[in-house]
Amino acid sequence: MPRAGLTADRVTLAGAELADEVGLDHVTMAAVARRLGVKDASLYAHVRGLEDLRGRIALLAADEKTIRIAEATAGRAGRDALVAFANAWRRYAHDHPGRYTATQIPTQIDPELLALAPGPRRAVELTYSMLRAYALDEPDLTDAVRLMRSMLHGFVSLEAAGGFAHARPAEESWVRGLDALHTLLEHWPARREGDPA
Amino acid sequence: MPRAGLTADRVTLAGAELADEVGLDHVTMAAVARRLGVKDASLYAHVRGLEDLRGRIALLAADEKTIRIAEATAGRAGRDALVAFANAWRRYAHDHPGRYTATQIPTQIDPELLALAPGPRRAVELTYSMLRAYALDEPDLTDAVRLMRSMLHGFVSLEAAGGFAHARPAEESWVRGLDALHTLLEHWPARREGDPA
DNA sequence: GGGGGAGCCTATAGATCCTAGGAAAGGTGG
DNA sequence: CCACCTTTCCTAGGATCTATAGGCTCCCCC
Repeated sequence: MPRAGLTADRVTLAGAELADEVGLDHVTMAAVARRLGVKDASLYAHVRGLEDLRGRIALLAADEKTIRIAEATAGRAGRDALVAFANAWRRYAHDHPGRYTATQIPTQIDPELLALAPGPRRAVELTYSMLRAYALDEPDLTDAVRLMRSMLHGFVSLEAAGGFAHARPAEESWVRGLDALHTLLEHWPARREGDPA
Repeated sequence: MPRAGLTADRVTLAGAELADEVGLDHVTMAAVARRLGVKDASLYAHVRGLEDLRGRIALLAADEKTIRIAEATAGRAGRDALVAFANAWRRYAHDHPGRYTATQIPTQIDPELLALAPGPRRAVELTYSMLRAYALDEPDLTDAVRLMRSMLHGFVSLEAAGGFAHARPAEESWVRGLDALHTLLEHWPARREGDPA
């Protein structure tokens, strides 16, 4: 009997594809095994279990998303870079909804696996280096990075959940939101009295 | 044998409590039944199934969150109202993590049930009426509402997923983020050429 | 070509979702 | 006060899923 050529990466990829097609929480060991033409017990040789698989999908998604953002922002600066960054983020979420939702799992990903994945760390670096163009000093820079990530993730997440239904097209609010974000970063407010240092 | 006194609302509440304790995706029909001292088959008389239960938990959470926000913002205006609104949102997410994640499900909630729940509609009204203090005209007002919701949800969501680990306390970034949001709303940028109407 | 390890299998146990049909509790009308 | 009927909850059971244990066979490497 010919071997299916399984691998942790191939199992993860099959799970990711399935997640995009039917939603992350319909990704099951049995379904992934069916898609690979294999019995479900065979998967456990490559992946610790369902939790582990979901964590691996999340890391795959983080890596892919980071790569897209890096490509989109390469050679750009300032406002152009910001828009390219944000659009790449949103487009990834649209293209891979299942993978994207995997990145939201508050689950404790296998730390050893996480240490190997370049995506998350690289994403932080990209964000910081892009925002450095706005001449913010710490700790404002960190706060701005977090604000931007919150806004992008929040928008994409609400959009996917149907939070912007039956009204002005989400696309237009997105464009205007990026305007607003850019303006905000250029005029980041000084600390008010009573604010944390 | 004494009756347990089940009801769709009681089942939903038990599910919500369980979600806060063990996480939304460990909320199972069997677990809810155990908590209520009942066999799992009994639940199906009150709730259509697991999907339906999750939708009901989401609506419960939306209602509760809206009530908290309404109470927090009552009698306040401008910056005070904004901060109270945001803090009530975040505090609800902290107090009820399982319920809060239920609100994120892109799931199609039973439309008939959704029509009865006052929470989601009321939340939109509250947000609009609060932001009206910033003198924005449509469509900017809608865009601002969406930006604010994105930022609040995104921050809370990333925070819960451990996205702000090992660095500046999330609390401080939150306070500064609200400063920034307030400033942004007061100086909402005009449309640039090429922006959507 | 002959180990030996890896890859995939069968078999099995336990948990879950959900349906079908039955028994009993509690209100209602005579 | 009793019979009825609706509602509530139960037992029984099928289908699907996660996960483990152990066996067979393919394929690489010496």
